[in-house]
Amino acid sequence: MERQLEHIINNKETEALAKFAKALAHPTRIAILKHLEHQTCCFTGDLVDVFPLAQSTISQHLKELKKAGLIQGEFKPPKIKYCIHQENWKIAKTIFQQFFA
Amino acid sequence: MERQLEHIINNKETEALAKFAKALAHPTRIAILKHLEHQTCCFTGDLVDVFPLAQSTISQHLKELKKAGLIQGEFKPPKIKYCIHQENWKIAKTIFQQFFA
DNA sequence: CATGCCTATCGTAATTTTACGATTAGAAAT
DNA sequence: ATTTCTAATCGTAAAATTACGATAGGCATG
Repeated sequence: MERQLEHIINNKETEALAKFAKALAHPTRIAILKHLEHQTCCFTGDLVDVFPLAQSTISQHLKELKKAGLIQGEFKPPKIKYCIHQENWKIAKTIFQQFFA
Repeated sequence: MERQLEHIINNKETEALAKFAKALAHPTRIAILKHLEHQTCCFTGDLVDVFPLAQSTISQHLKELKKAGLIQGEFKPPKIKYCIHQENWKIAKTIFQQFFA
């Protein structure tokens, strides 16, 4: 039973799915991702202009998305250009597809 | 800009996606859903036997899944039979598909 | 009608999340 | 070297999440 448990809870796919889902579990973060999908890429400042949130809050959400691997940032002084992390995005897509299959 | 914001954040699809994602944002809840997918249906007690968590904790996770609409419970005295809420499940699947498209 | 079974709910504690303003840090330009 | 601009980080407060044990409630069975 312990083994079965291991199998059910601690498998990598479940962990990965939970991780991605957690990143998507806030409307602002979804909106940021949608925005990135439309714009291809954008800067933190752009988001601060669009969303009614403090700069530090936006930055925190970006950090979460980065932690989950869904976005990546490139330093273009003096700004930072954020884009969807295409590779991980595909992985996430596949994992969700598989889950809902 | 307020209007655009409205459009970006407060649209129903974004809210729905965040709601479903939040329900999936914990490994235990994903494991419960996988278990339900395999078993078609099951009772709370079954889950308590499988997972190393207190009965009250399982109950709480079931409540979250119910709140998100992903499962439904049917009273079969003295037990409660839980199943995937097929209709909402399809909706969730579609919304995720659409998002990752 | 009392008993037993199953599960929800309550009360609670520890941790995490979300939001803000203020500060810091890095790089370019003056 | 100082100023300027952008964005991360810090410190903090409020709210939400997660977990537990204990309790309560609904419904059959004896």
